[in-house]
Amino acid sequence: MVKSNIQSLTKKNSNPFKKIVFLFGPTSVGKTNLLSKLDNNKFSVINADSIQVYKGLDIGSAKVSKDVTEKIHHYLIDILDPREQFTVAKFINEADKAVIKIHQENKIPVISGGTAFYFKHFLYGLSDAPASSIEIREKVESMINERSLSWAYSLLKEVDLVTYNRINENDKYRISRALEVYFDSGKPLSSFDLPSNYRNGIEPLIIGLFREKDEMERRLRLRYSIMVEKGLIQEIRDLVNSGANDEWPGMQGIGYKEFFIAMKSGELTNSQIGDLIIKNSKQYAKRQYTFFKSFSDVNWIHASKEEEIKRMINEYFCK
RNA sequence: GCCGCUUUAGCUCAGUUGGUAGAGCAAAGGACUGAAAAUCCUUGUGUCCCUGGUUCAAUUCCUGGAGGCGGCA
Repeated sequence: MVKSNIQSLTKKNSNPFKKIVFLFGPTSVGKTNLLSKLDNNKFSVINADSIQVYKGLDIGSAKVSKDVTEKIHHYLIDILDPREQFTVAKFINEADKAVIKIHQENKIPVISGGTAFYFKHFLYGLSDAPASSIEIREKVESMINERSLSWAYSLLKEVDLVTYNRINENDKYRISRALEVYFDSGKPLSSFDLPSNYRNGIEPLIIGLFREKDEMERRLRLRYSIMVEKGLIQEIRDLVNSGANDEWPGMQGIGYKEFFIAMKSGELTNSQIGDLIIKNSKQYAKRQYTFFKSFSDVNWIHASKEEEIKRMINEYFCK
């Protein structure tokens, strides 16, 4: 009865179960340590990190280690070659499949990561706007390069005033996407409404992990030196030898792109690269928090309160 | 010891022909409609090294001093 009700609410990728744990936290806040302590008979993890999905990006992305994934099953790790583009849409699709599978095993999925964009759209779903199309995007981009960004921005004003007003004139990324949608569908992006309720009747437990800034910096510093010990430089070398360049989607990750910057400019010492990585990570963490703070229903909790977090998750399981 | 250059925001440095100053980066805050570890927006921050002098007015010109860099000895 309950099951059919929920199914009638869903459009696609029906998800007959409501319980999903969302564990959000920036890199180095201490998620992995927590996950390793979850009961494998009750939970499985779905990775919500846009870089850890890539094969071969292990050290720089601070990917969960083999001994943790052996303790508790992780979905959406190592599913894509770093030269391929992962997207939110793929994330939702793959995560939905994993959620169904985990629920069938009578477990609860724990969606864990730092990509707030993925969390948001997993919770609410995407609009009906056309999917991103690399061909059209490239067409739009070459138009912008030929004419100018301000030309594209005023074109947007003509075809989609609502989006024009929402987007800044310098935001090439979003201007491109808005025009891409218009060229693809003939309709303005703003005509596609974003859903405002959770998909599939999800009743989530949303946990936001945080730590103080100076503590985060300390952890990031330590983490970088551990990465170097583990062979980060060799990992980069292997990637470059296999043809990696800064155009590869996986290479935009912090901990990778800095090495390409260093190669281009020359003259950056490893410790300067480390400082850059730490700085970029801090700024990224700030952006992650800002985004996640706009979510409703978040239970914010200091990452050091392990017992409390475990209790929350276990109570949710039993509820 | 002598000569030259230099000292301005947390950092690197502009600048004011005399009317108490501004860029980049950092920092803080924010946004987020299929690339999101991406992309973008907003906001300060000052004994202008110290000391006297000239002047209505000195961060700016002059004297003396201190620190830094370079050259000559």
